[in-house]
Amino acid sequence: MEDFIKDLNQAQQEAVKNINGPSLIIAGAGSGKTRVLTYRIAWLLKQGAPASSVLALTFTNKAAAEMKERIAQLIGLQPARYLWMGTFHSVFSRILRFESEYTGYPSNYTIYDTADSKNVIKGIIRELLLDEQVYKPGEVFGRISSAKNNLITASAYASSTRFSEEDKASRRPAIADIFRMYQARCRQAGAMDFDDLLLNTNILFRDNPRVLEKYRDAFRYILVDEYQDTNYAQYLIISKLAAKHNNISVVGDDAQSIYAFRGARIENILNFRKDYPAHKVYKLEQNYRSTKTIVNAANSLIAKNQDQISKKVWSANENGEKIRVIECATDYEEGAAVARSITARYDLSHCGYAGFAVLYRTNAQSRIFEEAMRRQEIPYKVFGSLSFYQRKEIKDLLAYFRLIANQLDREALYRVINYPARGIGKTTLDKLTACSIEKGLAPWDIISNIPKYQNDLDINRGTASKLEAFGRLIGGFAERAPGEDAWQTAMNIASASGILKDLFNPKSAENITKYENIQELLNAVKEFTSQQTELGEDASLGSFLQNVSLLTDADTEKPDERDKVTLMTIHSAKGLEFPHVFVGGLEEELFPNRFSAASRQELEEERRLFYVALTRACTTVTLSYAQTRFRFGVPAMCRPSRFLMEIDPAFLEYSGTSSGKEWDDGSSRYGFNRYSIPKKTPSGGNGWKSRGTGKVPPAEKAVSGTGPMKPAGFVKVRNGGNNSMAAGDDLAGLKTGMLVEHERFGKGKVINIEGEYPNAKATVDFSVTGQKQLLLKFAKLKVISLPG
DNA sequence: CAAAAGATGATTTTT
DNA sequence: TCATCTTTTG
Repeated sequence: MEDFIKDLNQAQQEAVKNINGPSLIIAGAGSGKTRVLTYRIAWLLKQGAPASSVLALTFTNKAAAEMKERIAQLIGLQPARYLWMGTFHSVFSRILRFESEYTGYPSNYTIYDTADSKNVIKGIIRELLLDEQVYKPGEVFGRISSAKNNLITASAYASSTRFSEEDKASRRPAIADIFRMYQARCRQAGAMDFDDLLLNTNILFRDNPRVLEKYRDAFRYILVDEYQDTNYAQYLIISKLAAKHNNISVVGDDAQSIYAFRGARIENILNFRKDYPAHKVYKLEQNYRSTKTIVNAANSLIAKNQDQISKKVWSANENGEKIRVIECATDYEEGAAVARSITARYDLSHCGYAGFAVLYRTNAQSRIFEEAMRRQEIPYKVFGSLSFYQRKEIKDLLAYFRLIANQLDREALYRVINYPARGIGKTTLDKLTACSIEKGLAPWDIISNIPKYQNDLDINRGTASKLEAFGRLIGGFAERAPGEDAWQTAMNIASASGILKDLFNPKSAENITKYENIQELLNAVKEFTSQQTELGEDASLGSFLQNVSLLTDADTEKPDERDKVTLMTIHSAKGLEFPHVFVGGLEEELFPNRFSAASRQELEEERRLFYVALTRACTTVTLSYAQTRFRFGVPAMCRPSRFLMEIDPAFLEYSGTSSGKEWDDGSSRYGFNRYSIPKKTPSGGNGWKSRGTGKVPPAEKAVSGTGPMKPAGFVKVRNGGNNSMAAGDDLAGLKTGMLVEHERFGKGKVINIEGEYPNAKATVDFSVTGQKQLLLKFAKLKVISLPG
């Protein structure tokens, strides 16, 4: 126990043990970075530093949680609990709540997510009667966001020549006004967006020297993970806090900086040595993760970048296989080839499917891989699809929670005021909005005092009483909430609002999933409540919200019971490792992406991204590219990525495409068709519409490719589902007694069939919704099992 | 006021 | 292609 430090190599030990003064820890890929961070914190505590004097900042909640757990293992749970450890946003949101008397925001302020922010901006754009084509909410938000990340407030923005020039050039001179109004609206709603959390922390420290002094004293030791990904706002917070004790240690790898596009400044890490002249540098260069081949190949690639800190990452592992490069005729075949390679390797290696990852540059590429996996019956999971917290039903219930915690939260109010439907329609809401703008009041102020404003609103008695009823519902919960725990309030609102009732009525299969999701959220509330109660900490709904609004899907992800191949973007693969890594779509325009090849800096970021992809692998890397790829439904020619030529060819092994025919003749015919109809069908054409997905049912195979047909029957199973279930989608052979699944109605049993395929009509008894008659031609049915 | 049809526009993403 | 948002329609 005492010599846990012996687990570390020489360089790691030095980085851990030097606790005084600034230190820059350059941690090459796979060099045990997290390990050094956790040991360093453990070491600090062993040396007698109180846990509460340590501030450790990470980029994701997941990283923070993992680190906390590992520290607890080293030195025990109790001290670990009192560490100031978390993401920038979570740590400083806490401080902002605590110091609310200095911020001008209430301590129960809401955190607006990106969707909320865009919605507010959209409202302002409409209100100002601006053209939404010119002022796209997303773009406007992007500009405001990057201004705030550079600590430029709305008024600074308005008076800056640079920004007004830029906005004039893009014919959007009103952005400064939108910015100002946006900030005012957020403030009125008692809400901060993610960027505000950092901006307001800076303002708090700038305007209140005594507050800054307090935290400077408190945080005697500061550690920052992923320092290469800090933005200016984060950089400045850290410098201010570290200015007194100067015990700041930052960990990162400039070669893995891949977030410049959202404001990260790689120069933060490059300039650390200038910022802290008394610094020490520690380089962790031994890679424990990958084979020599992979490490050296990655080195040869990254050598093409100008901006970097020199280091020599090396591996003592075995040489390993060369990196395979697969050329394919089409994107479709690329998917198939990757899936085949996975199967081939699966039988040889003993790491299971979970040992494989397929990485790509853009989410759009996932579909083609998903399809190939499904077709070849390889279990898989896709990351980065709709996250739990972005699901409609979850956002709805959370909006109720938010509204109870903070009635001024306008976005939450508008979200749920008519969900479940209570007869408060668009007209009423428009009137409410207009009135609130005219009077300068928050919508809630009006709702909570309807008799006073009924005339101004110009609404009838019925509508007025509906609004009043809603106001009483929320108001009542808000009053009671402080005396209850989160679980009580959450359960009561879920049922009193009518959400549970609305979803429990099983109108469709979708509702069942939604109901289950709501249950899952409620379970999370319950778990939170009992945990907090046990620890003797705040178990209110407000407290739950503060925790949950900074969470993302990555943090919620439950360990998947089944052994599956991982499909994800390279960005989301950062920090992970897999024995076998496949990187798809190595084509010019796609990777490097055509939007990112304009400047040298951008191109270098793309190259770092590729570096990250390569260094995720422990044992093998397989790269692939297609000569033709469907883009927005149109086939486009592709050239191999320049990055392929940038890797020292000594580490590569090319293998051409296979014909793609031996694995599924039906599909290759389909593939042929897909790529041979680029000519526009003249009007009144045959109406053949490729769904671009799924197998062609055998019934169609017999027919000539030009006939008037619709590929019927294929249900998209996102998220892997149960892949082994893809028994067949052969509706031509559908018989009485078979079990089928419908996208909306769920599972059911065929009880009768009339007519001949493809015009057959089936009567299906769905377990949830009862009997339905369906035309096989149109119903998207999937056959689950044969009779028996 | 809800469902259906049309229009649009589309890197990467954490908080 | 496909998801999302807006407009149209019952």
